[in-house]
Amino acid sequence: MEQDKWKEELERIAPELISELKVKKEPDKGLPELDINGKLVMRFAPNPNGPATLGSARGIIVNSEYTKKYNGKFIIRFDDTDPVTKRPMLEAYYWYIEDCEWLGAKPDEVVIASDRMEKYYEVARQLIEKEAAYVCFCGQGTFKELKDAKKSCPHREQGVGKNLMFWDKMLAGGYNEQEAVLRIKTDIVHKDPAMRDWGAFRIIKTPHPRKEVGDKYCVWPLLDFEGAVEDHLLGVTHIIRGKDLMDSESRQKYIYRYLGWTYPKTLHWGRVKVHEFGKFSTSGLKKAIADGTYSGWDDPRVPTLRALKRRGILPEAIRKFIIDLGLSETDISLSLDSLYAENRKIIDPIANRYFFVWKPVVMSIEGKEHTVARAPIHPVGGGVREIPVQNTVLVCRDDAEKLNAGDKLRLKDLYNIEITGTSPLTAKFIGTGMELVKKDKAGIIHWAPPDGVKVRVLSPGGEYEGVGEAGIVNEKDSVVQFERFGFVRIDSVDDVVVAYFTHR
RNA sequence: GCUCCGAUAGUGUAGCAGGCCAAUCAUUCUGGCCUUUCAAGCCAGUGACCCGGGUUCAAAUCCCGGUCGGAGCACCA
Repeated sequence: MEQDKWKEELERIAPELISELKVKKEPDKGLPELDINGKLVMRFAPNPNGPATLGSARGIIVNSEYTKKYNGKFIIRFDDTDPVTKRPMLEAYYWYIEDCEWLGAKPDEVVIASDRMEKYYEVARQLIEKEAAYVCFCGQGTFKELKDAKKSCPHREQGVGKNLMFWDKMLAGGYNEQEAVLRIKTDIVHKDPAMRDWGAFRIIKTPHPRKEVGDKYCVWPLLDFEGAVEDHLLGVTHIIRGKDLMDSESRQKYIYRYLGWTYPKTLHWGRVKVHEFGKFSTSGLKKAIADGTYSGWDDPRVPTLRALKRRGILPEAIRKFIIDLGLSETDISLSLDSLYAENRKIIDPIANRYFFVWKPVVMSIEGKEHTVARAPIHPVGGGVREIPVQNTVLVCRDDAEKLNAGDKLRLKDLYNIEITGTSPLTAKFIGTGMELVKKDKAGIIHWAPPDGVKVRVLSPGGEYEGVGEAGIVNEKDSVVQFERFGFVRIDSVDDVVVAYFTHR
């Protein structure tokens, strides 16, 4: 074949290159290298209108991971410049920081946009003076029509003097909402309609939820403006964010050009969908919590970091999971299986084992009075847990339904029995040896003493109620495994033990 | 409508300045071993370069067209 001829040819003319062909290319692991000169400064910029979700985790982890790797600076900046549509939630400022720390991404600096309004006003004034911004009085619809027709609005060329006057009047509260807006002058005939003279400030008379701010301002910057100015003021060198903000970059660059600033290097990732959570938005969750669909921001069915934490998902597992996603611009639709697998790897070696019987059915046993079961706390760890047993035990209904009179099986870590009746469920003791299991391949089921503790397990798929062995009450806040059920985090141990399901 | 991205197994990902690729790793699934849990561990297996052209001795990799998916054109972030 032709394909092989080049090799012979190369052999003849440059045999020293042949060895080079055999060199394997090194596969790139983890995050790609960044192109850096000077100190790396990165930021994660959420709107605190709700707690951090799994989506936020990507922004937190990737940005902080890079700043750790290159010894840079990691800033968290709250883009809280919309007191109405995406109204900030006061607790969320604190929650975000707490979640960052939990994830091992303690910010080096925390910035709140609503504290820095004067700086934005100052830049706006500079732009007006450079004839790069103007106060526009067109209604929303009117402007859109003009823009779509590539026509400039009458206010575009009204002159610096008038613009300054109008701007001052805006700041002083001299206009109503919707009446005036400050626009950045770009290129009204730009082929991409998204670039044409975009809005930078609008009037909002609703007070900001932060007490420090309140009704101090009635002119608020839009994200493209606030973000552009902040990234420059904070000295951000690299921005990594969702690709939905790609167009923002082109818009923001007009400001950078007008003011002679250097735009940070950017990298983007695609849209993320998580099978297990379906479509969700912070505002949607907020509503579902308010109407009682979910019990709160840490309901096990909700995709917040607080919920994952409560379920016993460890931050290291989340970090690994996120970093393995890489930085592709492809839209992804992922399942949490990998996250659970990572978490299981960490938890399985250390989680204590317990019996929990869901949908319990009573089984009475003849031929053996009082005994104490000695079960290993962990299959490879040291200790044992002792469970006193009289002549009845509880077993799962799912197991009970498969049993017939005459069946022989083993109660795990206890003894062997033979079923003597199914309604009610009765059995007789037939020995303690392991031969029944090893030779006769009898099944093994787990069980619980009737005087054990009541247990409720809250899982994303619903609730389980049943009885567990008494030792569970000593495991508050730890992640344990309920044998043949899955891992759970023991959340509270009052009259009933409440456990949050982690994963299988 | 206009504009901008992207496309490798079920899922995520590596490779993408052309030959090391009958394509990496992880997870899922299947089978086996091990095990007093249907967990974990160990071994094995199934499974992918969106389609069509072009350039080239050689294309997952470069070019063009199409399809599909996503995003922007907000007085949201």
